[in-house]
Amino acid sequence: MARRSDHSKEELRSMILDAAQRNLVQAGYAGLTARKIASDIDYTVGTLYHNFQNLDDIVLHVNARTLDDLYDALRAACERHREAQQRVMAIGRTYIDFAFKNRNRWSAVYDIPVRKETPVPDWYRARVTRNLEYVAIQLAPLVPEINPQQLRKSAYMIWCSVHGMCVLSVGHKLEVPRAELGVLAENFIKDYIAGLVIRDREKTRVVKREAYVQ
Amino acid sequence: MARRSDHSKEELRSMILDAAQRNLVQAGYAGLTARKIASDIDYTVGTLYHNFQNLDDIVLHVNARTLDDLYDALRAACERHREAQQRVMAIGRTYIDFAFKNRNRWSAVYDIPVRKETPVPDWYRARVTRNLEYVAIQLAPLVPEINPQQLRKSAYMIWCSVHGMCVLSVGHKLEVPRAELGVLAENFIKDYIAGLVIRDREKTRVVKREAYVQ
DNA sequence: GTTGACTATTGAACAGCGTTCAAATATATT
DNA sequence: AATATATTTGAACGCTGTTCAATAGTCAAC
Repeated sequence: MARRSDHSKEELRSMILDAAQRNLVQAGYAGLTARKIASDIDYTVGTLYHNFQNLDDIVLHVNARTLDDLYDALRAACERHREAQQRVMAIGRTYIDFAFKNRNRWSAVYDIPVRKETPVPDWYRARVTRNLEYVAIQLAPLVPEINPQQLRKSAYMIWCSVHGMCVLSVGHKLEVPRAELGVLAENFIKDYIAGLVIRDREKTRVVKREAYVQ
Repeated sequence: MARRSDHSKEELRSMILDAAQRNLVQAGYAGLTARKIASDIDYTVGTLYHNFQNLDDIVLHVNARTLDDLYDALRAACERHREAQQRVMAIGRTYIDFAFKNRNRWSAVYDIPVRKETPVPDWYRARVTRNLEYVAIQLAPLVPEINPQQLRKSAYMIWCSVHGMCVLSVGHKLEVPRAELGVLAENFIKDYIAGLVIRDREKTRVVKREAYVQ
């Protein structure tokens, strides 16, 4: 059976990832099995373990793709708007749409366990960070007086909030009608930004007053 | 071996739940096994299945307890403050503390799969709802002109946001130093409420203007 | 062309899992 | 004491991720 040169190492790796992704989409993280992936590409389980550390390592690589796709979706959505607030709102809506359209793939990003003994590789961490950074970039023009640290924190909160909505809804833990989720997120972002802007304006006044005193 | 009258049906059920909770605390949802629970109470697996539908049914009952404990914690925290905003902020901080102090138990509430063919029982759904309702009750005085529907939505967003922070942090998906999480949540709640209050005040003005016209 | 080194691939084996259910045992009733 | 009923057992089933000796295809050297 051994067909040593049918596929290069790289071909084989991406065949495995493709099959894993298909199975993930179909059966979810819990339903994904090594034997199914292997039989999908007409190899046996052993081959998987010669190309990846274990099953979760395979899922991690699929998750990296998912995070890339999410990033692309967020970018595309933002570029359809000119105003900063509309852009941040689009991020919220797009994240929700992405999570629901790609339930199982999206869930796998959060279902995969993170163990301390197996630290998250840098190439993966970079993809996570990139998404959050993108929110911060879009948020920045709305709060011009904010410092970078506070900006990051605000972007983080928006991310957490929209993510929280998705986790609870996709997982059927605290359901809200799917159709309402989008406007809910948009209104939330509007209100939160309104609150942020107040603090930001106060800062402006303080800065101006200080300048005046001097 | 059979010891039919050693324990009543009710005793046995709570022994199983106690053992399940101990194992859950120790090993987490993924590490919980029927055989461990059984051997912990000196019974065999079969007995578990005569008292509960399956392993997830056991976890569901443990989760109900967890939700009760969370509710108690939120209440206790709120009662330590007089101002409404301080109370809502306390809810945020307390939720985070609870999630971190009871990682595995708290995670299990969200790790357990919800299947359409096995709908969530009413006694469980009631506990979920009660927590969210409590947030709404504490939030209400801050936005007096809001309608009940909007109030629920705002409470829902606060819940989602704080939950999102916990999910991402406890699961090591988007980590922020544990010590910062509390103030982060508090500042977030402050800002979001500030934004909500703006909308609420606008409503007041509109209402007053209408009254003036008439 | 044959040999030998190398390496990709196999698939049986292992220890574990949730779940089932006939058999065994203990209690209650007649 | 005999029968009926309820509780408990534990082996069995089919599944899981993972390992690793054995197999088999490839290639370089002679």
